[in-house]
Amino acid sequence: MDATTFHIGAVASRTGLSLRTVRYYEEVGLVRPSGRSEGGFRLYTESDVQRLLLVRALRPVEFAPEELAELLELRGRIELAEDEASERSQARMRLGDLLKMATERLRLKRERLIAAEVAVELLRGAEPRSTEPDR
Amino acid sequence: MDATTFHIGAVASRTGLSLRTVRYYEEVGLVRPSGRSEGGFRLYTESDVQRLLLVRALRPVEFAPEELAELLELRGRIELAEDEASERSQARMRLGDLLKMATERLRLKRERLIAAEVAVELLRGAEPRSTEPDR
DNA sequence: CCCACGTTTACGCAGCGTTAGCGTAA
DNA sequence: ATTACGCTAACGCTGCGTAAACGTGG
Repeated sequence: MDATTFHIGAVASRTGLSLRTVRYYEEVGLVRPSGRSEGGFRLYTESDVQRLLLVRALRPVEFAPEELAELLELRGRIELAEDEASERSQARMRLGDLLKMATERLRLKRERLIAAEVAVELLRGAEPRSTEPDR
Repeated sequence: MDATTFHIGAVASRTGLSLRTVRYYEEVGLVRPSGRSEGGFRLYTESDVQRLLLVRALRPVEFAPEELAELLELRGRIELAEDEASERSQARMRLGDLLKMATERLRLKRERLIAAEVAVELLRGAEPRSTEPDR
């Protein structure tokens, strides 16, 4: 296996997250570094970094930390051969539900975003003339 | 003029905002009710409601309250005949800057939203098979 | 081997903006 | 039933400060 690890700084610059945010994701149980150095420095594996990138990408979904953590864990579990087939299919179902929820939230967000874009365009366009017809 | 006014409850249900949120917008100086009843109830005019709807629509921009308040005020000022032409054009310029900022923020948000949508699709599609080729 | 240095990291406290919920009173 | 007001908390960060760890040069 590949035991290459990264310090938090390298991870932060690779993911575009701040040090503080990377630590925060650990604090709320989303991404735990696979190890620590003797002195206590966080050591991240490539897989940890991938997980961080996924968390970052999913930010707009605004999952609660536990929900997102569950999603990440399910994702890992389905791929594991240790689990019984029944557990895997159960995990797949739950994951499906979570993804459905995510899709729905993103749809709502997209609607709001469009509304905001329209409003800004409107403000831009209505600059010179008032909403009043004339007087 | 039309002196029809609404209590906060009517305003909330018309705008889809909660009572608490409507009060909050007042607290931070965004939308002040045009009056109060003798007993102290907030009285909103139609124009107040329009302002609330605009604030609501612009939520995704995530302006700081002062910035958004400035935008709203500039918008009003440009339409006022009282101001000098020079002041109006100055207001228009500042408003233009704010709108540009808003557009930029929305663009960024749209990018992130798309990235999230892609990530969710990916998770959905990659359900059965892992990202790892094999091992 | 040891010291001095600068960089990187750890940890904790506090704050932000935007609500949501509670309790009490009018 | 509706409203007023004020307190507290939550979320996802972000910054601050102090202290410790690390790597390099002498």
